[in-house]
Amino acid sequence: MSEINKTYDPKNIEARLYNSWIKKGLFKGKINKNKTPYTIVIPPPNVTGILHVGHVLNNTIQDIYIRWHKLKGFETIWIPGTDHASIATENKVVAKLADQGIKKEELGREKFLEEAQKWKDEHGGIIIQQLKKIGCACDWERERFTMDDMYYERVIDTFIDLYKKGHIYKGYRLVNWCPVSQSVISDEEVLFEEKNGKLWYFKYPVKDSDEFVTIATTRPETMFGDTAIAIHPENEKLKHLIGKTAILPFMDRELPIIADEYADPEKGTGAVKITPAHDPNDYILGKKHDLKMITVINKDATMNNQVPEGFIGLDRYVARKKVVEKLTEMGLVEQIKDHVHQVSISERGKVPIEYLMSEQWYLGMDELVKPAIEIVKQGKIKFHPERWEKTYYHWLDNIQDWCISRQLWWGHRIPAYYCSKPGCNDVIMVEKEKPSTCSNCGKSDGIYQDNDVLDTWASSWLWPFGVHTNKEEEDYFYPTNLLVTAPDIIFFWVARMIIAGMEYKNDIPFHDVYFHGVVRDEQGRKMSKSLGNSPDPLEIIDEYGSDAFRFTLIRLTPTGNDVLFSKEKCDLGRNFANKVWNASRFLMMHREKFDGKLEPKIHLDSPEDRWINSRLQQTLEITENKIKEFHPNEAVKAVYEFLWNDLCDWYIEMAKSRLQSDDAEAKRSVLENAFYVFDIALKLLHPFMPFITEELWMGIENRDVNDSIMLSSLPDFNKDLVSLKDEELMEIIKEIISKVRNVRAENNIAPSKELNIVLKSDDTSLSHFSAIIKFLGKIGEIIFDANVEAPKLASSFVVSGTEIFIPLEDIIDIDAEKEKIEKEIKRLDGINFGINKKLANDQFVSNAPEQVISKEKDKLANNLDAIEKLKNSLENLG
RNA sequence: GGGAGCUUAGCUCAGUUGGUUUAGAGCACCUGCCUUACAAGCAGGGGGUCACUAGUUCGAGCCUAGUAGUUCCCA
Repeated sequence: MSEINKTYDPKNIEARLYNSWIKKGLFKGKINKNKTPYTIVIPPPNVTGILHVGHVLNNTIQDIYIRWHKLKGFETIWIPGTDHASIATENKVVAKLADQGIKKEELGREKFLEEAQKWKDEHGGIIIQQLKKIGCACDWERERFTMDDMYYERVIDTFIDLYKKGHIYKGYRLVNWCPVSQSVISDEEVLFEEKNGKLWYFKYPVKDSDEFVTIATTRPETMFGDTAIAIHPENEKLKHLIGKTAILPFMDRELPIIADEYADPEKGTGAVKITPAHDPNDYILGKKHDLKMITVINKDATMNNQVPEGFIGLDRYVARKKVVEKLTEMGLVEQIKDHVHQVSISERGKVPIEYLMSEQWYLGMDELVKPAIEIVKQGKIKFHPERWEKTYYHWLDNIQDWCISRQLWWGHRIPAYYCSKPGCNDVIMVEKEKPSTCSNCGKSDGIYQDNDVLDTWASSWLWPFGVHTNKEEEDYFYPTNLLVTAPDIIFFWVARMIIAGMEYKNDIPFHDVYFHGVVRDEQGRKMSKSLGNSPDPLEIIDEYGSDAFRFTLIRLTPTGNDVLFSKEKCDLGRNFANKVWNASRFLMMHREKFDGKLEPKIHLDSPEDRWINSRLQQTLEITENKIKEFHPNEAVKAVYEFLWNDLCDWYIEMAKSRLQSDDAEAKRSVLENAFYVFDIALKLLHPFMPFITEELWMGIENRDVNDSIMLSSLPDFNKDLVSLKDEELMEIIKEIISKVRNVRAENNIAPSKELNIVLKSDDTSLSHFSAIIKFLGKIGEIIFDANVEAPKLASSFVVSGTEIFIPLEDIIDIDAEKEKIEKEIKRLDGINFGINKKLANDQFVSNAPEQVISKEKDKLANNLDAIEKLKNSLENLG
């Protein structure tokens, strides 16, 4: 056995095993009417993405659930894929072309899409290869892309269907415009950042008077689009101005001064300028008061020709500076204050967005959301942790119509057609193929398609069923069982998938949604490129192995909470992998030495065998429950504790005493039982650490090369194997051994020096452990005698009513020993004081359940007995 | 401004429907060990006013209210 390494080295193992799984087709799911399907669809990563630690967490959780259910006999399938990430991908391709000095408009739509496709083929989908490194059991033959032909068609069909049902319409409204992406973006893609800015106070003259009305603004350049001024109707200082007219400087435009409660008298000057075409709040006011909407900014964030000469074509920030300069010259600037305010930033372009009036396609949500709300309320879809339901309802209850068009080329092109002939301006034809003739004029040569594509989420919301390419499989695998995701896309994706599922399948898209937290660095900061605090997962895998990485991440991530992670923490997983590796080595070495054949087989002859099997069953139950309750961190903790604390620290250590003996049958039973327990423990661990468990499971029994732990099955919890009696007994034995070790350590007795001990007991269940106690406590002689006279000059302690003495004639420190016993007596007295107080309380005795009372009484009696014995020992010491 | 979390050992976290004593684990720390699977290990040890205040209760880390700090989401 010397050829097995002393330390586990995952390097040469993981890739080999992953390839073997692929070769054996173990990740493939197929229709199997004899089995219950268990389905997960991957939250499709952005095709431009590369793996970060957050992905590892997300996908490891999914892998755990897939592998667990496979071992539990389900027909599992995990369908992978990527989404086309309209804006992100287009930005990358545009940037690449810009490096070559090419503009996308020069290239034209068709050529540009070819470039984009080329880019996707070359650089896209790296993340898919990376997922294989972490062991994901995805059915790779079913890898999907949101722009695959079948999927594309489904997206287009859905648009047409929703349009025909009257849910989709075109509207002219204020939108979030990203000047970098040159496209509208959704509310969810607008981030608010606190910025230090200025608040400028401008004086607008009041018509036919010497008065001025002062307004405060954070965006001077939008003043050219002002169409009113609002004042709170109860603003005592300013309400005399309501109904009058102000004159907009530069433009000489007349601005009605209107009454509206929106103008907070406490804020700014109490009077606000209204720019309906450039501010969402002003837009609402503009609608309410029927104000003119004047657009003064272009789509590239420069000033348009609705502004005075000298400002036209200036960048918005240059224009801002110039407005302030000119107004200062004109004596119309009252003051300038420093001001902290929220700036709306485009998540895509990373610059402040513009609010612009624009015509876009909208999906009406009012009707569609109703079933989506209802189904969650009915508990048909469960969120874990449950609290996310509140967020979900809040969003759906306040939902706005969804702007689904984007001014991009990479994506699903909107299947709407127009006719350029005179008089056909209002004609919209929504068809799968280009109509041959105009529905209005009947001519065919003026027909052209809408230039815009759909929001990416308007394609990926079909993902849970759109990934299927045949009806039979769709029926078998839909609904999916579990969606694993971070809460930041609850609106983008989770809610919309539920809406799409209800509308198109009349069924939920998934039964459970598990929301995990965010991976942060050790200081709790979000991982980001600019901070450089984001470790590369591939480096971690290289250094620690995928198993260790996965284990560490899962073990440390509290349910639904953020995890503070660092590469160094992977020691935890690496050490554990090594522990399991060596436990296996130990068993293999002893099997090799054993004369005869051994097979993994349960043995329940001795109490420690019953104990380890009882513990194994308890672990099976806890792990399964924690998996079902979506606490993978606690599930893996239970497995870890069983393997390390129960199996390695105690069972294997105890087994050594039998393995040293000459009794072949004793050796056989302990080894066979150990192999039996270890086999199941490996299966329990497999979902969390797939590689090492496969390697050991295959090696330990010299299995057929075509076999795999993935094809084995994890037994159900068997209550009959639980023995609380043996667990209690083992606790006593463990405590005796620990106390003996403690005496040795406290008295500085060398490990090599054997001690003798005396147990004042003739309980055979204890004396059965004689050899084990000797072995683990390094005891020379052990005397069991209920009537023994307490030896003088001995260290002593009481475990569960049994007195144990360790004679220490020449080395005992009597004072220290006395002090220790007195401390113990004091401790027990303290506890008894509390118990007596409780028992003397009539309220307690009459209200507490009998069980609790008798427990207290037992405790008291046991403590009194122990105190009695300890006092005797004290006397003995003189 | 509205909502949701979190606050337990130096650090990261467990702690079930309130009732195992004087609240646990891992890491870190201290001491002793290369004991024949494992020094990526073994054994032993120290370390906590459960954020604060009040309340409910015979009994509160757990339930209720408030306060403080902190994180996130929405406007």
